[in-house]
Amino acid sequence: MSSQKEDQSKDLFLHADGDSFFVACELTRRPDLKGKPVVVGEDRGIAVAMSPEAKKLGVTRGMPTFRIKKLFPEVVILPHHFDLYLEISGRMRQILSSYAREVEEYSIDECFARVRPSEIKYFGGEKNFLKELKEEIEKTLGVTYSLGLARTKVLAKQASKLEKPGGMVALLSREDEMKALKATPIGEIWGIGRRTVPKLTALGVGTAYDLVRYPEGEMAKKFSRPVLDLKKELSGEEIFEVRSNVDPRSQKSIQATATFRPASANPSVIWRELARNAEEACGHAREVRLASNKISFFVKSSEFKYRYGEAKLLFFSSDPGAVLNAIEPEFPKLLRKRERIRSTGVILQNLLREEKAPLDLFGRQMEALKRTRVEETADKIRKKFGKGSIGRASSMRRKKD
DNA sequence: TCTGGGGTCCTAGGACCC
DNA sequence: TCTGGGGTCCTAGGACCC
Repeated sequence: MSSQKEDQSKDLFLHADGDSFFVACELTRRPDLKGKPVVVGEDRGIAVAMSPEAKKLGVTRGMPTFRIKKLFPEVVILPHHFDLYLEISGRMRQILSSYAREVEEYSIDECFARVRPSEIKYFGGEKNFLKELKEEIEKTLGVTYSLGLARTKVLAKQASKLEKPGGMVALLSREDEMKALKATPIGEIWGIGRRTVPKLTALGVGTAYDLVRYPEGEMAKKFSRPVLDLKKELSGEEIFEVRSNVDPRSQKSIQATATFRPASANPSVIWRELARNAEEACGHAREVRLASNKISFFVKSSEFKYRYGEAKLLFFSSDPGAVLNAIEPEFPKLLRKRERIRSTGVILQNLLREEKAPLDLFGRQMEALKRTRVEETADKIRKKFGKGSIGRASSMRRKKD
């Protein structure tokens, strides 16, 4: 066992992570802003992505934009252009698919892939492989990605982080792996969050290396599957698969949430916001032709306390009217006197493809579909004349209070 | 940090059945 | 019922992610 020879026949895992992705995409349209401190998030009121120059100034993720403006007036703050990000992200995966066997769209700015050793050999080794891939992405798209190549998904994910931005890290020898694990604090491992860090620290586990070295049996007594899986992955054991070709219609939930200002304790204001959430979520569901029969919704107080409610539908629907009817009796239970609410949300769960939605005995399904058609008409009107032009009465009733 | 929005997976425990 | 053991399904909620 001592001279573990690296298995030449096994696929490797690649992780690609867009560098300051949203900002980088914006710069493809605004080359004049290159080298300047730029932040995306104008429309959300917080910094969602920062250019390296903005980070250097001290802008952090989540910082309110009003504060950025006050502290760093030289920062350029831009709104989102999601269509642009989606397009660049899609083209990135297309490029990657000519280098890799399977490609997983993990998020808008990250993907995983499986790479054949023969492919790497073809490029003359992992260094060249990564370099060619990186250059093609950069040349074609005008944005940069950090790349990580390793024996497992989690190792690849850690590898891409090591030299970000613009990183190209292959963690292939055991020595390199160990060095990387020792340099990785436990909290920086993908999948170890705020709650788990203190538990591990209490055991004297401070780095990824400590985690790998900790006796498995002891670990299993104190932690459950997610942590144990991570330990294995970091040790080089393949647990997580690359999930390519995931059907977007197999989505489990659709949610729409929004923060409003000022926060309000007025039930009709809060209800109006929920109605908008319901319309948004249902609109999205109709676009992908999914329907739900289980709705959860929440209010979030100005103290950031969440309160959830739940309602069942007797049939599958994507009609905001049906959703709101179901929610209505539960709604008052979430409210507390004088508690001010800053945001609300509606989550459609238990999604089913519209064409598979069962007809119920009383034909309510048909009723729902008919109403869906009414909503579709409304969707078209909105598309044509803008979002505010039509809505349910409940969300149109602005300015009553 | 006066702090946005959209997701997934895992687990414990209860309901129900044989 | 002063009752054993085992299985499945569902739900609430925790934890984590970008």
